Amino acid sequence: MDIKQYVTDKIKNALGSLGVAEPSVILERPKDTAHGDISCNAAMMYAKKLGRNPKDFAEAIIEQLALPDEYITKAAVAGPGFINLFISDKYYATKLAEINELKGNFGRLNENAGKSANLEWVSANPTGELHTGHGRQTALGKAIANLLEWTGYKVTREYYYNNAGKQMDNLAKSVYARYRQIFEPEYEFPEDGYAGDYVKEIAAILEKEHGDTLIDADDKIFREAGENWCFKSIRQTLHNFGITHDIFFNESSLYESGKITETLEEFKKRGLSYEKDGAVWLKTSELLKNKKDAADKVIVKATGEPTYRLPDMAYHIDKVKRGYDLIIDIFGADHGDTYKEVLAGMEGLGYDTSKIKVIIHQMVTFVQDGKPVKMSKRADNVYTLNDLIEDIGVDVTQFFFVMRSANTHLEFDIALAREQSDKNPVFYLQYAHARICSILRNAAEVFPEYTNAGSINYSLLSSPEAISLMKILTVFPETVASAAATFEPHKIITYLNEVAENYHRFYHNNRVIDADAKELSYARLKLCEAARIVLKNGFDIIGISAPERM
RNA sequence: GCGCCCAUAGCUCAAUCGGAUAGAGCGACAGCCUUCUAAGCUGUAGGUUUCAGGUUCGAUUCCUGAUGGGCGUACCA
Repeated sequence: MDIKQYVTDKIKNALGSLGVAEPSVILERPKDTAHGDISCNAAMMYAKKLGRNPKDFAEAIIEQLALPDEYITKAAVAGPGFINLFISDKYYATKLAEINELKGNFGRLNENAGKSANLEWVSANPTGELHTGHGRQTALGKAIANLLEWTGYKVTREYYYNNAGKQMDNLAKSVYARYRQIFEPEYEFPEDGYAGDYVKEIAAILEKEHGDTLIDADDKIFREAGENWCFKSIRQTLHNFGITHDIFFNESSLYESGKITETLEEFKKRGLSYEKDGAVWLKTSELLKNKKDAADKVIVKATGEPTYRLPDMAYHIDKVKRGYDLIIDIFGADHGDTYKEVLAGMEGLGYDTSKIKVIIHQMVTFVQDGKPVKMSKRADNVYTLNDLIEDIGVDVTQFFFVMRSANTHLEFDIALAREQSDKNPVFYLQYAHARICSILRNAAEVFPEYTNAGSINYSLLSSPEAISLMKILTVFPETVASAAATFEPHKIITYLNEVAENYHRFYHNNRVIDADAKELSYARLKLCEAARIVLKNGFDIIGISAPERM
């Protein structure tokens, strides 16, 4: 039973019989409960076309609805012509039973069942550890992948990396220099080398295993040692974060399979590229939709090496060819312009880019006591993502990065995140869950036969707090749908806050376990269970844990 | 200069496809624990939604312009 569908159909019929051809009906949840459970603006939308007064027209629509019926108790016209509908408690009781039956599946949708999605994110090259700058997209991707799965997508989590090219030579040189410095402290470190302390760790491992026998060794061993160490570190951090990628896509495989040259040849054939100053240029000034100030871009340098754009295009062509129904990339705002060139290039080659969705998140500032802080435990001034997790915990890290809309700049209040108290918004939600678990444990002792209870008298849930909680719980699937439609997991958090708030209020005003009122206790316990289910399912999407005790 | 993102309470942010009296948390102030977790609850104060126009039954939301901020504007990725 889907109440929105039910109401939509009813109003459509009413409009039809009042002379509106093919009406479209938009329903909303009013912010103010005095305005009912569902409101509709159809009267205002169509009154003008029909030359009628919106309020009168609304009355006419209501008359056609033939109320009350099983699910709608009454309707009223309000304001400039809103039709406000009041839903029966019976509907909510049915819904409550449904939540308790579906449990971990309540809120899972099938709107994208049978479809596949590919989400690519993190994608740092193996030249260092993940640092806090990677945190936002790491956390966002984790939540968005979950969100997509909840709407029915089969999700492939992908990581794109490059272990070839100049940056790896640089890493090799850096590791070598640190290794050499163990024996000759005055040996010069390359100016553009990787200054992080982790390079010293890698060098120390090599020294431990090989002593000084590598002084004249080839770059290769240093490169491999560096890459292996970095990748291990990245994977470890992701593992600590609770993230598992299905595919690690290596950029160099695009060279080996000939896809880079293929793409390049195709540009030449279509006259979309030309040579100048020894380099190959792509006519991005023509391909980009916004031609203002757009310049052509180099895709193959004079040295013969492609710039990142060419493999990026080959990579996305590969993803398109793999046949996903949805392809998502997550980038920080510092990469905000480049994807347009990549998409424009692909379109120039005739590929359909409509399935590619690029999520750009704005940058993060770490703030303490109202001032921006450089977070670092070490001399090299790098605060790794792992340091952050160890400092404030995975749940808090995940929550703070996801709790705000991605397209606004994020201030990460590190002092607040460290706070193990009521000030911390994560705990507010988790506390509600723990509180319910505690009650359920107590209930098992007071009412040992509760779990086998037969029918529950839901009509006993008549207090304002209980009804309000029931109503908010039933909206969870809609919230999942709306958060997924815009790829905005923070909407789940906003919603869960409302759930927790309603639960705490219910708890405060309604004693759940009362040995002298078994029937009422059972009904309230069912409500508690439903609230726990919704909180838990929401936590699953955001990617935080649901503690049973705090 | 140009492009993208942003501007809402003292602070950090929400606000359903353009909806009704713009909401939370923190901070401030005042209350509530011999009863299921006080990491909780209740109340008070706090707003010309940066500014100026436009579109319409209705604008925080859409359009134009201004101001202020972030990011980018490489033969780096």
